[in-house]
Amino acid sequence: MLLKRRTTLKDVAARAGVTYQTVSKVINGRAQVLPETEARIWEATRALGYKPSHTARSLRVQRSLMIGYSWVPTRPDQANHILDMFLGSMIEEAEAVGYHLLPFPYREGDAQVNGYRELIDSGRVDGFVLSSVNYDDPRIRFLQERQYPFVAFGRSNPAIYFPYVDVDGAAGLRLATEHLLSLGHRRIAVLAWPAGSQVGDNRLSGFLAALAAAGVPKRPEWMVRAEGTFEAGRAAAARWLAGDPSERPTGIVALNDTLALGASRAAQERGLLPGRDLAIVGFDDAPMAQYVWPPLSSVRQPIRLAGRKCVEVLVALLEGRTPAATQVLLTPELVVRASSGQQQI
Amino acid sequence: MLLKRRTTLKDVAARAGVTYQTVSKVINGRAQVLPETEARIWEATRALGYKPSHTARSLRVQRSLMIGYSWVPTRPDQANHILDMFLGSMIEEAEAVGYHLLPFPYREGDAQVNGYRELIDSGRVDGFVLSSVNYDDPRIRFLQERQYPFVAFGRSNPAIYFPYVDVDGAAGLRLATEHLLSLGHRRIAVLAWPAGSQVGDNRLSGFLAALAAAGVPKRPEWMVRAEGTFEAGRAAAARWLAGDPSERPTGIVALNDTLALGASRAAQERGLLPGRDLAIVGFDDAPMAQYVWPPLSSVRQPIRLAGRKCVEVLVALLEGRTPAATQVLLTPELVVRASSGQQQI
DNA sequence: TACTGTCAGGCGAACGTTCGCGCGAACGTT
DNA sequence: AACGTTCGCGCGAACGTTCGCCTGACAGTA
Repeated sequence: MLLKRRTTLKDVAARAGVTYQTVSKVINGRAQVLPETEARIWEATRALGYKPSHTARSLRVQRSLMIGYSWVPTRPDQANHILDMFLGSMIEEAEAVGYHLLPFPYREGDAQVNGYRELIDSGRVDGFVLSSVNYDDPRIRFLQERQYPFVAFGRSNPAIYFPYVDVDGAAGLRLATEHLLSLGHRRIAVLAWPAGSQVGDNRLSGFLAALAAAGVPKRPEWMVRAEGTFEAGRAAAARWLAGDPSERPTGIVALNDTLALGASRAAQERGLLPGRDLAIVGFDDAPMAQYVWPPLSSVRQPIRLAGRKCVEVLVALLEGRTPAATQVLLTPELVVRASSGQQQI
Repeated sequence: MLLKRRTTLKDVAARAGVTYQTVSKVINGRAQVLPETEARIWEATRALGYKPSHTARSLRVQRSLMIGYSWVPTRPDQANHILDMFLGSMIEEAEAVGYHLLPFPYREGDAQVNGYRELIDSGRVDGFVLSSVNYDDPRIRFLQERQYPFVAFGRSNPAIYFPYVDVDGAAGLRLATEHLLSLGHRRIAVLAWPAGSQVGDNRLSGFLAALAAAGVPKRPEWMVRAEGTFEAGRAAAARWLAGDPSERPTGIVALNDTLALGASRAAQERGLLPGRDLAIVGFDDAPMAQYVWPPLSSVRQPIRLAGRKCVEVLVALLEGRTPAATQVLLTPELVVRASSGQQQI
């Protein structure tokens, strides 16, 4: 497809009767020019529809004004209901401060770091936003070695310092647990993830803290660590609920909604209705939480805020400003629906 | 943050004992060089970890190798479970052919086109992928006027020609309807969207075609056009199911899963179990379809394939090759679950 | 020997910016 | 009247590539 040549500084300059360097100055606000010259120049840029070439500018100033971002794809049967909001908010915030996002493919294992390396070496991005970070994340190590700026969405080993934005998962589970405690529940079980995940451990700690604060002893058999799947939640809850009614859990909190929905299903398979016969609280507030029966109480993360903060902190770093805080912890909120029995069902 | 200077062609050239232009030739495969010189050059690029500067190359060849993409954000309570797959597949395909995606914020109304214009004028992208296209889409008109390359994910007015990739929604609803017909259903209702949406009209036409082909007369009162929300589906189904049992619909197809789930709820509120007492089929195969009770039969779109195709066609256009086809129609598949009564529940 | 052809690689220019100086004219100061 | 000081703008260079043309050496032919 043949395109007419783009309009450049020189075109504008010719029309305004100055040299192109002067136009550049005016456009960048570093001008010492007569008001009337400036007016002519602006008039010319408008008339010609001139926009500076990002590529040329970027070459000259040796900065790409781009932020690299890659995410681990979810399994086909699961939804990443967060991506829309997270990406969207990052893109908006970035554009507002003159940046753009460069999404790049996720790669498995050792190859993962190569994706980051290539973008650095080819000068395509000025920094990165990481997500799905975990303990000993190889990307963090690599970027710190190369001294390349990044912000992580999520925390890693407490011992290493790096800029991050995270949602306080412990606070979230504390909220969920305290909710059940306040409704009078004392026999509360938890559906957790396998040990070794930063997010999982963190959320679980909130559950334990809430129990401890209320003086309710924890019962190891009521803490299941399994894959975060529907079936895992269903199986664990089925076991719990098979016990003596006066001795089984009356409340269940889960580290994500899928687990919680599995538990809800298990309960209903035994003829127990969540919200009436037991209470269930999930985490993530996936959109389906409101459409299932009974609607699922859940913990909602301020995702859009997180996305904005990630970009805000990173850009501050890139521009050499010291950000207000380089480690940001956001507080989630509890969304109470019928499954935890607060509302009539 | 201070970065060490990037390594450039000149660094490589110095190490290999040639001029930088020669290195450039070797790297781009346009070289007439002695095998041993070439070897030295490759060795040097590896040793120095050289990657060509994308910015400089892009300035020189006057192409950004970027594809613009913007999507309309979903309401906070709804999920865009497709975005992950669609974006991911586009990014992968793009990278494989040397391109990257540039996501940019969606804007409302007249401002929408400005986002596209700015990217064109600043030379940031070589072309666009559009999604959520509808009749009389202003972006299509604009891009055609500017003669800027694009591929639409979705169709628009039949009268105007442009390259697109789309999922055959009519075929999808035909699949769903024929499924119910084959199970013996003759009284089938449909939950559709308000008229005027290309996607909605197209899907609905598949329903009507299937009925006609089976010689089943359509009943206007069993065709509701409403917002695609849970409540709308629930309300419409509640009205239908309130009628005389021998005269009410025994099957319901919906243009999306949210409507279908609303219908499923309405049924259960009347003590009717989908899959036993009536059959329900949705569209989109949202992840929640498998977690609700009873699991929802639904039509699944080949989203990853669509993403890849969009990029493939666009890049062919950009490189001046004539793509195999500039209008691609993909066929969805039916995923049968308990709600349509095929399986035991 | 002189002429032609090929091979390997050098050379200059250009892509569209930004940036630091430089320079003449107008103005004010001694 | 001679001399600084601003003001307003121009000038040259540089960012890291790619591209077409040029050239020097060598070999083959007449």
